Amino acid sequence: MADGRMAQIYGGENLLFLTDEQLRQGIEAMFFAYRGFTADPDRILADLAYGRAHHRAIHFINRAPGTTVNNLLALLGVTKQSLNRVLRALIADGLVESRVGTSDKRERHLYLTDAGRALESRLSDAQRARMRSAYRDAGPEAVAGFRQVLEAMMDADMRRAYVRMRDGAA
Amino acid sequence: MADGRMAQIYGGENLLFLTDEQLRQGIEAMFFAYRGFTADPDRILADLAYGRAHHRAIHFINRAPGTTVNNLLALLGVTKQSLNRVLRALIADGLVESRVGTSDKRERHLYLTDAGRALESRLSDAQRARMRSAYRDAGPEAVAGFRQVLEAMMDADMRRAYVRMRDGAA
DNA sequence: TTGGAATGTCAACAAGGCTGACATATGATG
DNA sequence: CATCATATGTCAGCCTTGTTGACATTCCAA
Repeated sequence: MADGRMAQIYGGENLLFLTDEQLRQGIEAMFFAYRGFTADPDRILADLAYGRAHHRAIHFINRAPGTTVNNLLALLGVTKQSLNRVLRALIADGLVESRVGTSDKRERHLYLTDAGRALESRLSDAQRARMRSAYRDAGPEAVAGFRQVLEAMMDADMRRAYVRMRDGAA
Repeated sequence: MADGRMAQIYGGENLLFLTDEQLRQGIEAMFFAYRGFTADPDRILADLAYGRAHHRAIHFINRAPGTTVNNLLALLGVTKQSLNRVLRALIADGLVESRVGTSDKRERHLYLTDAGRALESRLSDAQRARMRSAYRDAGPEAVAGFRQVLEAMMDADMRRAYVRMRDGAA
């Protein structure tokens, strides 16, 4: 696809010409925005000798309490060795509790402890404040569009996981 | 900020209630979408023994040919040692050319070689295809909103760099 | 001439990915 | 019951990419 090519999008009354330049701008916006997106939690985590991997685990355990290790692996898209290293630290530090499954005793079900929930709140508050501020600056119609494009950008299996989680939670 | 709190956004005729739950969904959408966003270039890079760091350097050198190392450092937000390792590999492999500055000979100006441009195209084509597809699925109004929210999510200095680059390029 | 800026480079280290191999406990199935 | 598959944990080793600190070089500018 050589530079200069265009794609057209028809939508209602609007007609959008998508030049390569516009697509590049979207790519760069995504890159810079993701930095902002992670910046606040990163600062908090740095003081605690944790990283983004710990944040992600905490986030999804909070999101789906009692989730199994396998389920978490699928969501995070990492190997079990990588996740295990993170979980071991969180369990040792008393932020996560691992309970043997009742129906299937091979499974470990993961829960945040009170301390885990406290850290989750700190991280989540910071990240939501940024998200809320961005939403407010951009306005409600922009928010709907933002969500639509993000969803369309996911791989199919991630979109399925995302939608399931979105609709499953209150 | 406890769970259950709401923020309100007023925009035109619309009124959007931003529950913590909605903000969390936005956070998760961002996480999963970023994975999709990087997935295609990552696959290409894996075959070449390069990583995302190389991609980012190639991207911005292509974007602003003749940029200095310092300028690139500011855009990428990494240390010079980290960038230098990446640049050294790219220069050794003949993808990037480093020219001593004419007015200030301390500066190195960076350019893609023909081979570098070829790889840039491969990576960019893949990433733009994903972006174009997402834009097409979501529609033109969604795209405008997407860009607005992303921009509002950036740190102030990154937003400045982004806008400068966006408006500077054709 | 001297100080500071821009750059490059070396060493060491850490986080967090990966693969491969292996152990254990348990469920499921013939 | 025997066997195979599944879920998990763990060890060892490797890679990329980030970090700090130290130091050399080059060269502009006061």
